[in-house]
Amino acid sequence: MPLRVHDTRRREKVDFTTMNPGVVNMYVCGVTVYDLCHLGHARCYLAFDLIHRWLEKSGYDVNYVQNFTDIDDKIINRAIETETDWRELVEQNINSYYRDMDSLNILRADKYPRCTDFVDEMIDITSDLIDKGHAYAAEDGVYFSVESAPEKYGQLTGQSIDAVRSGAGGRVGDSGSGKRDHKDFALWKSAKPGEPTWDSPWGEGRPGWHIECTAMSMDSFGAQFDIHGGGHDLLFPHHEAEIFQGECHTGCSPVVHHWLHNGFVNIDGEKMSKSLGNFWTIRDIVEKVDPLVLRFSLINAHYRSPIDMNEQLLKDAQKNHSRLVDVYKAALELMGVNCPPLPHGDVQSAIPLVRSVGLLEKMAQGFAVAMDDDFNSREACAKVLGALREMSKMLSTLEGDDLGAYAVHCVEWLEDTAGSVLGVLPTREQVLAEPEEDPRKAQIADKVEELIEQRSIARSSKDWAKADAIREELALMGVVVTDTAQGPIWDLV
RNA sequence: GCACGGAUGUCAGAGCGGCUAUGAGCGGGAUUGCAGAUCCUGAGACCUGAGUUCAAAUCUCAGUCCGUGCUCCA
Repeated sequence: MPLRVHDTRRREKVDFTTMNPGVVNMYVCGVTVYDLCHLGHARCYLAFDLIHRWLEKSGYDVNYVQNFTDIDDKIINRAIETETDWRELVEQNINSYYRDMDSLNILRADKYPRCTDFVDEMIDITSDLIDKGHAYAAEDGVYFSVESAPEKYGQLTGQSIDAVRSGAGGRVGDSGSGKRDHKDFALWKSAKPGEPTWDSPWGEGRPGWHIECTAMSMDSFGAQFDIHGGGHDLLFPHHEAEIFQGECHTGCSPVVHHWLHNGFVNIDGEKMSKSLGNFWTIRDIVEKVDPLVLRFSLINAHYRSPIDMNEQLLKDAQKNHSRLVDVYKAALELMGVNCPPLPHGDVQSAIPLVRSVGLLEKMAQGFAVAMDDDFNSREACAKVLGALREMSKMLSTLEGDDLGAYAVHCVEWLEDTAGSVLGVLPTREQVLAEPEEDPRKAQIADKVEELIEQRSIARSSKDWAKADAIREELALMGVVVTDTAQGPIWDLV
């Protein structure tokens, strides 16, 4: 089953191919580091983390490059507002980025180039584009002339240049910029007073936004590469601009073989935006829920679909994730040593163990098929959840060596799917570690133990009214009691 | 206006020509004094209209509604 991916430019699922056999060069647009990362960033880098992981699982050697945009209007403005040196602001936010993404179990890219390290390259490309007649210097900077390569227009958005021409109107003059045409975009911006600047053939200034990705992807991969990713919103104009710049500069086309774009995050049905006040940072959420639960909730939709984040979604994810961890934990605790190997699986078998092993194999195949189908993590999650039910049932019915061997199989199965691919499994150590005692628990432990003892006495004499009354009393203290085969256990709500 | 993407049970969300996921919620059952957890099981859906086909949620056409982009944005 070959890997198929949805390519934005071709607008359909295509067989995934690479320029060099076995190697994938992947560039994903990174963040502009002027603030903390929000849920939208999480979704984006999570999507490409899954893609990264699955490509590696499929045997590719992945070179994953993700940039930081470390100079930009927003950074300059924020630095002024907060009276911080812009370099310091950048460092802070890059550190936050790593911390947030690490918490979500997002594997690091191989390289994180920063655009300020590539100003010379951007100047070279810009000069070359001027020489080739694709760009021109104006009063306030250098612009790319979109009309110089009209055949490249609209490859990602499907807009025809004629449609845009006819609808253009007289907006150009109003903007006050030196653009000759409103479709043109800046390659170099002349310095304004007080801004960080670099020297260039066109005077002091700084690079335009779009050119940085061209410079950095070229630096890592050359004129063409396999995957370019980013948020849906970058389609236009950012990625369109990259096609213009890159292809006009190098003469190679297409610059990108597979364009992958992730969908957006809505909050309670509305677009997440600062003006609506429904802006969730990763840090905010991770304070309330386990980061792996957040991760689970976000991969529980296809990466291209919009996702609506809300309490219910997190609650569902919480529940499913607990099931996953519970089964994993049970399997870890039941793992046998030196057990005889499991029989070969056969879904038709009348022997439960044989049948179950067969079912798990089938679900593992289904998992792979799902991931091969444009990284369908939702479907892949469904396979894992299906497997959990099967495992849970078998782990409570098998005995002896069968149980030990089956538990080992479950552990491996889960680590191979939910673990290394989906990245939602905690480590073995985390799962088996005794939970850290909440200091509040210690304070009330004696009182609680005493009440539970009374309740046990009441229960053994079938005084249900009294038993329930004690449970009520405990509930008022914020304590929940659960009766298990090993006796009652308690915890804070 | 132009472009792109959607419309699937109560909700979330896969499938994209024949076999109707998955989860939450709800109904029944097992276990339990009850609750919780777990397992078994049930009900319940493919926006509208037309067409293609032996067969359509799945393909084609038309329509309706929704989202997003066309300005910085993951």
